[in-house]
Amino acid sequence: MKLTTKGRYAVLALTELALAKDNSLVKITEIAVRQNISSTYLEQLLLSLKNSGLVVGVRGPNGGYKLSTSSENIMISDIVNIVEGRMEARGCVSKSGSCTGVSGRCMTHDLWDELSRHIELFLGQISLKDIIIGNVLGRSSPPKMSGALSK
Amino acid sequence: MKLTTKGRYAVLALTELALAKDNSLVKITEIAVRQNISSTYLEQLLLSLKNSGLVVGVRGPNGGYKLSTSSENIMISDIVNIVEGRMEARGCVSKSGSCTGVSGRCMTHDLWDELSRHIELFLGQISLKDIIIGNVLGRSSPPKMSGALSK
DNA sequence: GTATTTCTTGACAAAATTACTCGGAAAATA
DNA sequence: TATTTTCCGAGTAATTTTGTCAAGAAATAC
Repeated sequence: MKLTTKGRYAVLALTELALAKDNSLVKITEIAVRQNISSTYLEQLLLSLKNSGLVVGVRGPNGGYKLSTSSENIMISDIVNIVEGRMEARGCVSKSGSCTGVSGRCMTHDLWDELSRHIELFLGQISLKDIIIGNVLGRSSPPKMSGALSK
Repeated sequence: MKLTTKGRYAVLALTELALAKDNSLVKITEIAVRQNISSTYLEQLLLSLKNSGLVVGVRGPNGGYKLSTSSENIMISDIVNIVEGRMEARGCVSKSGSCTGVSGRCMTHDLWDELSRHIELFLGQISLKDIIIGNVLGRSSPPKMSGALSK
């Protein structure tokens, strides 16, 4: 999986948008200055978020960006997937059977596959609104034990 | 968080060790050839796994590596943490209050913090044995909803 | 219509990280 | 002693991340 400053910046930026009173327009430079991020770099991120329909860009004087929908409908996984590219925790191509290009089995395939799903599920349950109201802590729950090893 | 080929190779290699009949010694080159990984690269990984006490290395003819304990006692998070360095999903320093070196709040701090914990918890529940017996799929469980947004 | 503000787009470059390679030393066996 | 194998440190190539830069396009205010 991938999680770089790209993803963090993107979430941070959208958090700023989510905080804007009455979903008013926010300029890139405002966010960049306030969060101390390169504004030109942030442009790229907001651009792809716009192209994916998560935010709306308005040009001209007093222009800026705003969320395209309410903050509780935007999930963190949406944001991260867009700017980082779909996350692939595996390392095995899911197509065909051959993993790492190697002959036989790849027993670890399921592991990375499941981890990927796990992360996606986690970030898919948290919305921008959850972040601004601080409803994030304590969500980690141990995975289900499937019998075999429940010591 | 970080998850690169290092972590995947390491888990793969230890899986091979776990499969060895009667925990016999396995040579680096055997694993490298079978899994099509650079053997000199694999050396590094097994070395640090050895220094951390997860495996035992035996030098000389007919030497090789073996697990230092039974496969159900070695968790994936142990392996990954060692070779990748402790995973930090945040992006905020946990110390003090200042995140990203920036003035005020960092509302996303809790998010990455929680994600980190979440992943660690997940990989901490899966052992090498689980992998070789295929007991991995279907472990993803949705995080708990804490009321506020349970739509 | 003109100027201004802001987004839009693409190409390019620096920095950091990852993914290795290499040369040799140490230990164990035969 | 010769061979096999792990051990160890340093160095390098490739890739990815993290930006920068320059120019263009749309919307608004005047």
